[in-house]
Amino acid sequence: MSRATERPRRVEYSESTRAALVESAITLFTERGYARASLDEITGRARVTKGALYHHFGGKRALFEAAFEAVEIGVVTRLSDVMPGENDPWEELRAGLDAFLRVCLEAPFQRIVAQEGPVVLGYQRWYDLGERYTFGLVRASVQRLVSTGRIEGTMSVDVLARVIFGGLASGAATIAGSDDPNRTSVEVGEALERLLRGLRDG
Amino acid sequence: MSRATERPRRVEYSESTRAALVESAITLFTERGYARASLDEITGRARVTKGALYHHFGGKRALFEAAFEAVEIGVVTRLSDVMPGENDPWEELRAGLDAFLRVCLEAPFQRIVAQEGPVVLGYQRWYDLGERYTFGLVRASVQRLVSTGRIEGTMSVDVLARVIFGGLASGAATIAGSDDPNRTSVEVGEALERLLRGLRDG
DNA sequence: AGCTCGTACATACCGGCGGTATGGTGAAGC
DNA sequence: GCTTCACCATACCGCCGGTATGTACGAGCT
Repeated sequence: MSRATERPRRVEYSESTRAALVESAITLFTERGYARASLDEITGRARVTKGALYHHFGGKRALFEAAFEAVEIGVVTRLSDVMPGENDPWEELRAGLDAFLRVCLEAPFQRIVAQEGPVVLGYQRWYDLGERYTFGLVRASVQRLVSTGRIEGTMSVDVLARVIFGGLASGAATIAGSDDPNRTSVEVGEALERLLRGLRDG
Repeated sequence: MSRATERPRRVEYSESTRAALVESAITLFTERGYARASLDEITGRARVTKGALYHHFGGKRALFEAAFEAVEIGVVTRLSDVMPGENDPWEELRAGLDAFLRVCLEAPFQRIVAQEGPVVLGYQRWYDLGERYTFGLVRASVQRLVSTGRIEGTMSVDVLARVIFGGLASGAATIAGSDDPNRTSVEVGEALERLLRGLRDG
């Protein structure tokens, strides 16, 4: 099925093999989902065998987690650029929102992070990992709003951030499932802005 | 593995068998998730074999869909009771919110409908099914707010409902994953109310 | 130079599970 | 009493995740 006869990958060094596996995993998990993407297919695309996979990773779940983190890191890097954390919190939230909606148009984030993440990794693991990446940004942003007194009353920052993040994710899914993603993206942005406005004082 | 020696279920009529399969599926899908719940286990619990399953359903996916619908119907029935659609839209939305948060404390809805639904059935199928059940209620509720002029400006009702539903679902997941569900349930309710308040006029 | 040893894979194989093909059984209808 | 069909059991297949084992190869020591 998946021989590596012609020019084996091993000659190109170990890190490259690991990276190729992660990249192949991202592609196939995105295309067919976790369950329908077989390891033979993933390793075959990376021009290795299961031996290489189980040398670098603990199993299919661990490979998914590596793919998950790779996608998240890419997203967080881009989002951090437009949210330096020095300007007006509301302005940055809005800038981050725009950038996030663009990210939501990309299939890997939609499928691996938002949709299958909590199911494959388990909710708790997904929660813990997300804390360090995209959700962490949302949470930090909300935290700054609260700590600078822009949101009246006392409220659990974590829970509020969770609910907002859910709205974002659902908006992401709506965009991804739409037959006119660009138009829907604008509509989602409007809806989210209206909802967030309710948090302001007075 | 899963014999049905002692008092075969068949004598109790076909509909009972089908119902037993659905109930068993709900239980095991909730406990272990879709992937880790085997058909032998599900049929064994219902005191039948795979022959019965594949007579009543097209396969594992179809069985999951039946379980999905069974859970949704139960939830919608209860939610409809507190939302007769005759009182003030904002009042009903709030009443529906309370009822929904209680539903979110129940594992079957959390796991089968909110979490694994979109993954197992595919997002499009999940979207179409949800239209007829829980999400349909949210959508109708938002629709009434807009058509009675309680929300200013023009906005896509469907998208807005989607985003709100995402917030609800995320709140559901947060509650389910919390170590103190009752307390978290209150916090989620507060956060959602604050967000929804932003939709009001003036 | 030769030997050892750990890394970095490939190969072969197993068990479980979803799905299918086939057989059996009892009630209903002609 | 014969057929027919719904209803289900049994047996079996193929795929896939996981494991066990073998092997090429460079580093380091002697």
